Amino acid sequence: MSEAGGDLPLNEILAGDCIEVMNSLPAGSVDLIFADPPYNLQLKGELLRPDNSKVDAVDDHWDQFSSFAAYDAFTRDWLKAAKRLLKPNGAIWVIGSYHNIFRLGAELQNQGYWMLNDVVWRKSNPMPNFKGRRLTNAHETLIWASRDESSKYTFNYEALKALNEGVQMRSDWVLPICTGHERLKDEFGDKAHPTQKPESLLHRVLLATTNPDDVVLDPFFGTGTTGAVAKMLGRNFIGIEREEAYRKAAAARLARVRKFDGAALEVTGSKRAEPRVPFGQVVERGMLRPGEELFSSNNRYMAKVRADGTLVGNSVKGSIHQVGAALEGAPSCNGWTYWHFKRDGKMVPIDTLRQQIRSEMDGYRPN
Amino acid sequence: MSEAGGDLPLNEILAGDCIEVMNSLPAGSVDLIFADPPYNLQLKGELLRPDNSKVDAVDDHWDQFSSFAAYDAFTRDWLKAAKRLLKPNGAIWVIGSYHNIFRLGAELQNQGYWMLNDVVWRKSNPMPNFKGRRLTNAHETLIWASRDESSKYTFNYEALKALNEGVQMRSDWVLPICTGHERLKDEFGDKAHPTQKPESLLHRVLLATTNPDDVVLDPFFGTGTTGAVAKMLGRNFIGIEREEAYRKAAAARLARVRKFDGAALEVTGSKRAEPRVPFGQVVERGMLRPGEELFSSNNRYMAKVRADGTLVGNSVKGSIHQVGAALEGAPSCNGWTYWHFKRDGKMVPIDTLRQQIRSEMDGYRPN
DNA sequence: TCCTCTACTGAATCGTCAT
DNA sequence: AATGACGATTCAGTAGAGG
Repeated sequence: MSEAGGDLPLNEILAGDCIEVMNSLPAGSVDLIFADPPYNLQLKGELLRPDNSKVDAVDDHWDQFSSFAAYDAFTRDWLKAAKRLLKPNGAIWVIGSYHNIFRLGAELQNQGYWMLNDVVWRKSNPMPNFKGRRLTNAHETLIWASRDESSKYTFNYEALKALNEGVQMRSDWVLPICTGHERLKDEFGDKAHPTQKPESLLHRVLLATTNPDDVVLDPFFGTGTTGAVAKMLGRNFIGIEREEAYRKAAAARLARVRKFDGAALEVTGSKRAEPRVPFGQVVERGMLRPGEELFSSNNRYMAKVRADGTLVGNSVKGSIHQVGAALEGAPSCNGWTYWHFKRDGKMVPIDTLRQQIRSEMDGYRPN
Repeated sequence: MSEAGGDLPLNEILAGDCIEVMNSLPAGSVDLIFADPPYNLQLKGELLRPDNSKVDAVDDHWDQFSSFAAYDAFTRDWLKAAKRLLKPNGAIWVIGSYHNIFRLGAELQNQGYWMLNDVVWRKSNPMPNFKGRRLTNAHETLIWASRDESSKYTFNYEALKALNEGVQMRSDWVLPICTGHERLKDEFGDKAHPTQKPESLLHRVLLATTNPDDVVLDPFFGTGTTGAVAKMLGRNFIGIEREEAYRKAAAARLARVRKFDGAALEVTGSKRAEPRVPFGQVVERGMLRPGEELFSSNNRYMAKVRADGTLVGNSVKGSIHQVGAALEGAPSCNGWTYWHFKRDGKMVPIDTLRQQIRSEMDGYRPN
């Protein structure tokens, strides 16, 4: 794999140090990164930069907290490599606990990632605090950030709203920890990985912020929850994992996973994605006649349709949006839902005419 | 007040910059610090609700910082002054959002404060995300840390357990935001402070981590929620506030507050509501797979599960309730009892899956 | 008194495309 | 790069008016 380009190894688990491997992949090629980095502060001395130089954990300012300096250097390096890999509209998720999440978040901001939300995974079945000296540590924190402030990140708002029974999804998610048959075991019956994440968490992350066929990279692949859910949901994954035992467990797991049926992967779509229909087409097609009267949703205003698809009402002329906004004294107005015509004595929004045109458009399938 | 010592000004609001004032107070004299520093929100344009009304944003001068570096320097200075003031067994709480909490947390660690918990304040009534571009920002984060790793901090474990109806208190707290009569108004009827915290939050903090007659300092006193609750609970407070308008509002408020009768009982939460379980969680958790078939209770209709927790059957798409209602031609339908899945040849209502999720939500408290 | 309906509000990094 | 046009988008709760 050359530094400048080359094909992306899709749906594979790559062996090695995640920083080196990431730097060997082509820049700007990944849609989403999900990262569950280690927060073990005992890494001192083991941390190597991509060029194999040792991270110098000690300097004057940091001498008593050298492990933080080492962890920060490690964080800086892998986040930098991750940013290089992301497409301009790409995004990243990181997950952590209070031991490391503040350092991760600060470094994300320092590198110019743009924070979109911090999300709390509220565990329905956390381990209790046995000694009664603190609160039960019942959550972990995720950060969702786009590559840059200007990134047009993917967010399947409608699908998440549907997942939450019609109410906007919040930044706190209640999900159980990974137990039972979902938890991978090694040959001795012990857990194969100490911090295996539940598939439900990745399901929500990937459903929310990727589209089918997107490329999802996980630089700390572990036993492959990200890859497993990506495969189920019809996304491509790239896993990077240093430990052979984890790679083996993940590979066996992935071989068992099946992609969901195609129709089931379709998700409630966004209106923003639907094709634009100029109001003029409604007039051209004779669905409304020039001179016909339209009424505002609050029934306070009337306007007449003109032959070129503009309206005139109260001496205001312009598009359906402009006239609505002017009459209401509002900065903007969605004319499609604001204006109504009369049919059989009932007020019908002109948006139904747009729907009719869209359904007749060749090849267009709403979901 | 001399630099080296002198008496502590108890139950007063001190005017001035919090760093200067803190440095004028005797070292090692405070049991607990609660700090609600500026969040550095970095808001750009104005934001309109779907009804075109304007959101009253936090654009106050005290929340403006020129850069992350400027904010970090400010954070470093006040946290250093705070640490000097704490008794050896003292502790600190800070509260923030994703804009600033990661920088606060990292600096706390850098200065050798010892993190005990991060606590999530889950707002029961947050402001929605009006544009549908992100998740509802429904929480804020608090960090609880002792002065040093060796501090013997105060933690009233049993009191918090009692407050939580006999179950160990978790790190996520559901509390409403400050509205209604509790929200202080100025002479024009507008809110006196843009970010007034609810008394319930401070009640829990002070009950958990202070004893009666302790000294609680709030370097960003605002309209004095910390002082009001400290007074109610029989703790001493020291407030520091730069803005005269806030000091005046706080002083008037404190004059109205009465200390609780010693025998007064804690008001724990109101009645427990059954937690709402979105059908999407059933899918996320793998209890039903996308593509799986559901059957109506009368066995006349079939529908398939989609990845976002909606159903599709007979070309109708929507929630379990919507599709049930549409197929039956009924105005409404309880999808939980209407839809069934097949298990071992038997038809099982999906409501059994909801019951299972609810039973796993051990420790759930609506407030 | 009780219910319904309307108006308003809260720490918010809140759009996208063509010209 | 800046501008204008299109047109998509909200939840829980309080307060007060009116019936």
